[in-house]
Amino acid sequence: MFSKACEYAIRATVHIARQSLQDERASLVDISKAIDSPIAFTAKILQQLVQAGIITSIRGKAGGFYISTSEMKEKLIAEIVEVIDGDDIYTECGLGLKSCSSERPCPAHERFVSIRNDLKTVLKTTSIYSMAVGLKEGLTFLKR
Amino acid sequence: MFSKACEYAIRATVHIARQSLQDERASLVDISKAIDSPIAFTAKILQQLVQAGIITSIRGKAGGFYISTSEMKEKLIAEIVEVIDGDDIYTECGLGLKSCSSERPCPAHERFVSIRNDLKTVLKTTSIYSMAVGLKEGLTFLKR
DNA sequence: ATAAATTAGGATAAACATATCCGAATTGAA
DNA sequence: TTCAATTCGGATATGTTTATCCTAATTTAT
Repeated sequence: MFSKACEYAIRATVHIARQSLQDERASLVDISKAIDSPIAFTAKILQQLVQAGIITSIRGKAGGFYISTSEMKEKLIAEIVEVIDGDDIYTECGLGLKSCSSERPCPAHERFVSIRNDLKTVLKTTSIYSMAVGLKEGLTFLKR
Repeated sequence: MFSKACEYAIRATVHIARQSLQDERASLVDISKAIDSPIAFTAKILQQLVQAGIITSIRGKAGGFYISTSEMKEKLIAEIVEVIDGDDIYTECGLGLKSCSSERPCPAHERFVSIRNDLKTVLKTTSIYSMAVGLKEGLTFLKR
């Protein structure tokens, strides 16, 4: 479904948000441990998220990553996915046709269209905040 | 969503089925033209489908690939997907957790579970035959 | 100032997916 | 029997994703 990079990106962002909810910054090492991801690879992904304005980084000693509560309420999973993987997952034809549409559908079009729309809706209505809350309350998990 | 190989596999199978509906075998060259795919790569994929028993091949002059009408009514998209990509797409956690479940969910679990189930249902209820018919009737397309 | 802890970013490696090439095996027809 | 058309299968090449390594830049605290 998503690339590894995108999976790490979402998990990392949710962890950062969860820490930010209690006014703590998350360092790269923290994040990498919390989500069980390769540290240097995770660093690259965090850079992309920072450049895209989804999270904020602070350099130097006692630095780290954070996201304000208001930001995490505005930002949606879709934005993370689009930065890392693009929007192909809910825009492109399931069978790889370039111009597949209801006017010129692939043989699977009618069946896939509603699934893609549902996925799009989920990604575009689920905020980082909503995921961070469940994590903070111990209802959800980020590794294993 | 699917790998390129899997996209080609589904399109190739539907083309073969469509040809088989009018008792014509499809050669590798035919298929590759009909679905606009790289020929040698397509050959590898067809081999996998033959080994998995989804299509039948006939060697030698006037050889090619086919699938009987009764077979194409039984075989589902899911079987093609499982042979090429495995069933990860509708069984694995969207965020990449190894043991994500309703007992120990990732932060996206509840939202993804219904989408994955819908996808599973579509793949496990759509027969090759149903797709081949639409194609034969000129209602659907396999390239562009 | 200096040292320590941190993010940023370039270079490289390893693994996997995609794609090509070529010869072998098979079959039907001339 | 030979030839042509075809699938089969091994070897190789190319491209992309995933991952690591190392150094630079930044910031805080001593």
